[in-house]
Amino acid sequence: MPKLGMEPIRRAALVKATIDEIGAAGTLDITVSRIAKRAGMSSALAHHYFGGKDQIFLAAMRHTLTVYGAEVRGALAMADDNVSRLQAIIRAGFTNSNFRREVIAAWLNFYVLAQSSSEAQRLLMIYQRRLHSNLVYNLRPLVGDRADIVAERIAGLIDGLYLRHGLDQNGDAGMDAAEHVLALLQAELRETT
Amino acid sequence: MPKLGMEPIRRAALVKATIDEIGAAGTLDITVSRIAKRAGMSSALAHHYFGGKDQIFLAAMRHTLTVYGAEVRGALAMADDNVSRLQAIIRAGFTNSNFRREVIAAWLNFYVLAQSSSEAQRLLMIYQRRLHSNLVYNLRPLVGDRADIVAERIAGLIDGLYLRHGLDQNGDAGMDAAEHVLALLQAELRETT
DNA sequence: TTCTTTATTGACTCGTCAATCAAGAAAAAG
DNA sequence: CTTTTTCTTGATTGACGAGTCAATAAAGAA
Repeated sequence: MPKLGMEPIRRAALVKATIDEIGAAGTLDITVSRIAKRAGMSSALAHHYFGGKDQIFLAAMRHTLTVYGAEVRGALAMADDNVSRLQAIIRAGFTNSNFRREVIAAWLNFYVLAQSSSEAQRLLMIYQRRLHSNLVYNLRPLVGDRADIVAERIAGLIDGLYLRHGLDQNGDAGMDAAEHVLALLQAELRETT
Repeated sequence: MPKLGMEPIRRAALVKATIDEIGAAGTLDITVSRIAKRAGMSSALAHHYFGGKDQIFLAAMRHTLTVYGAEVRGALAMADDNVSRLQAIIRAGFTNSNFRREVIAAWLNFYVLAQSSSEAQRLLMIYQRRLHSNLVYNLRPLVGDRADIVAERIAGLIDGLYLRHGLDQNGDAGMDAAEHVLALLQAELRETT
């Protein structure tokens, strides 16, 4: 049965299964066996391709970040002024692909993991810095010196709403949350006018 | 050596040790033995008094909530108008006792736990509802119908900054974070004037 | 065909940890 | 001075899970 070039397929399946499993369990305390079973293979194969549990988690995290990054870049490309770029950045965090229960659960757990794994912390910092500089860059022309403060405030609210809605069993809270942050943005812009 | 009335002392020591251990490890993935050792007793004794690991966690969580609740009530008692009550509520979340690394780590992990333990979820809901209703109650006279939205926004920002500063190794970020939320409050009040 | 590379797994090892238990030690009660 | 109650732990059990390994199987290369 072994066809060649299975590696990328297996890796992708494992990454997806990892996020789903974290979402289903709501914790990082899941076994390699369960991940592997969900991805349709033996646990030995998971070890074979990733080397260990930690590296499976980190790969899942990198994937989540990559998807998110791509979504932001795509949305930015379609906006032509600062305000719509800001709106695009905010909305990107709440797209269907990013605001699913499993993904939120994964994010939450990655925040926790970042407290004990320096690699996880590194990745999270990359996300935070990217978000912050994207916001500041587009806020500067609109709110001047307050850009930094406002960016911090918006980023904080995004993370906070993420955290809170991770618990909601409510399905369509994504829109609400996004609108919430957009409203804050508008208020901040008004404040400087 | 056994003196009488050890139970409350042992329980308190275990609760404190649990929070410290979570803070030190940055994860809920800690052993009963380590908690017990930190509290100066054998793991068997921890089981004797609490029955099981889960219940130790929940007790630690209840304690954290209790301390926080007391702090809010105390601060509220000393404020006599809506604005200073709101400021007191906000500041309470960032006191030295609540904004210590270990406590933040504990909160974060409790959020994670709430995804799989319904008792943890229940406790977290109590905290969220209490915060929300405290905010709304004092905001209503100041911002009218917007009270609900503003409360959500402030609560979201509090949680978000908490989350973000859980990672900072920066020690004195507590003040910064509190000032941040207070500034948002001022902006919201101005918005309605 | 024979050899090598890639894919794959079941079985096994080794460690860890939650939970239990029987037994000891000290205070208080009788 | 016994007995009972409260407190305490070392040792043990039983389960579970990460990681390893030897063995199998297919596909291509020689």
